[in-house]
Amino acid sequence: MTSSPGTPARTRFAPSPTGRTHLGSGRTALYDFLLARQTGGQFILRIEDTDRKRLEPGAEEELINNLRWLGLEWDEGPDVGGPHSPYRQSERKDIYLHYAHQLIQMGRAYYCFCTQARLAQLRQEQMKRKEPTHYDGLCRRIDPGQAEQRVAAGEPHVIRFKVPEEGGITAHDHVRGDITVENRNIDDYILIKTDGLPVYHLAAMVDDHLMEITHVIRGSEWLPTFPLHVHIVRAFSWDEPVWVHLSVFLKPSGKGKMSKRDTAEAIKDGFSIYLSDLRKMGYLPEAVVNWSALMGWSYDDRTEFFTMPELVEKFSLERLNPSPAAINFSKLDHFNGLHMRRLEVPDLAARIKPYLMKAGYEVDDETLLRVTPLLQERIVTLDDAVAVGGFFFEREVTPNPEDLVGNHMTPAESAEAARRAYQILADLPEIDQETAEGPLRSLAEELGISAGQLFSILRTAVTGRNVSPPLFQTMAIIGKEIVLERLANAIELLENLNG
RNA sequence: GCCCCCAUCGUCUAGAGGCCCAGGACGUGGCCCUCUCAAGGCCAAAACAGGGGUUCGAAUCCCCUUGGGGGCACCA
Repeated sequence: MTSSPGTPARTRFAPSPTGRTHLGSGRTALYDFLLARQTGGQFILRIEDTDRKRLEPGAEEELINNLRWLGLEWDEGPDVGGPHSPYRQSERKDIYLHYAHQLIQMGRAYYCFCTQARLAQLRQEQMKRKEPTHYDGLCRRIDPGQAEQRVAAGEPHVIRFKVPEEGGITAHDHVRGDITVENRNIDDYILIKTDGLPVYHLAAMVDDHLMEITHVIRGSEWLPTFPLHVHIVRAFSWDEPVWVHLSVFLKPSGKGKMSKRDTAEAIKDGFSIYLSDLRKMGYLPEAVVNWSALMGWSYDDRTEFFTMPELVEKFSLERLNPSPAAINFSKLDHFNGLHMRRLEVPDLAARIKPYLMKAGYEVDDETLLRVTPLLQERIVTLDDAVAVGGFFFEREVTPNPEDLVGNHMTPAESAEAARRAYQILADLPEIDQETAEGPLRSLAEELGISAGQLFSILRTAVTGRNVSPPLFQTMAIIGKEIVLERLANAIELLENLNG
């Protein structure tokens, strides 16, 4: 029933392809992956597509892309196959039917012929009487032989699980402990729909058993139907997996879960709960993994930085936290910075490149390689490279003339300072920190201004903005020719400004 | 309304009866470094929801209240 830390775990991530991949799904898949890798077991991807109405084209593909992006490779799945194929539930219809019929034979399930209209009305009446909304068991009382006849005659029907009328059940959640529920509070849930396809409650239990899943890791939205699932598993006398219900994610305020509107707000602020958005925004998969791993799980009282291999080593089911966690996007920024700074320069450069190109810059690798170290400690997301370092890849730069004026200086004084700096720089064989800084500092002194005043004029002239990476390193990369060109242009702007 | 779950700084969390007048991280404020912006370093403010028990002793165990969350589909 429970496996000791050493035994290989078989875990599964079982999403339904009904929409975009959510952060919460990513975290569940991550934990599945970590546990499997840590124990030398297998991580399985199973597509739960039994709801044909809610299916969204492309969702499965998006899902697969997102999981791969996070670095979560699965050992068995619809695309890679495996010993328990198929891994798409819509292709396993007969299997579920077989087990549903077995349940009927055992007296643990029954055919139900109630129409959806009757069920809706029933629910409404129960609500009005402030009673729990449950199936009233009408078809439970039909003679099984008679029911078989009606089914044979082609009457539309579903199959319902027969929950015992008396007693209760104790289900064990690994995170929360025992959860005991009275049977009368558990509905006779539908197992097989009129279309012959199963509902999650049956399909997941059957597949988890057949696929020899040892740990079911899923969201806590399954807690209410958890006792039902245990009933089903026990009805078949199957071994129970370790049940692990993860906490839900709340919106950043901690009040309620992310609504459509909250999601839109987040995107406006440069955040999102969708994996593909996060990727587009320039977050590193390493950071998303590190960040989401820590929502609902902790290692100790001080360690927070983890790489994937470290997580594989340190992850533990025992340190899962049952309480809901509010999403903290600023912490994602923090982790993104940490992981970014840890990357080798060529690696970071390769990741930045697509963002620069998408912004329309022509990027030559040699320059990029020299620019990247300057960007590395300044950008929060890969996309920031465009705003912070775009000017490295432009021929011309267009500073705001006002910004060229030095602090507490007149345009004329600024122009003169720029002219003097131009002469100094023009006489240098090449411009870099060693050759340029000393002479320019002396110039500032001679002009009776601070180095900061002079540098800010040059910065704006050379980069087109008043905030940039360190001046001399920046000029070294840009090169003498273009630096002088931009400086000349700035001097002209200042002279015109003077009027 | 009914069922279930949860409850430590604004947020993520450490804490499994004395090590805690509660530790770390993000964020915030200040200082240092400094050619701007960052990065980095240092410091600060900031929490055991409330009430009853149990105990020599409770953030830690029990109960109640309150608050929050999830679910109540021929969706997952």
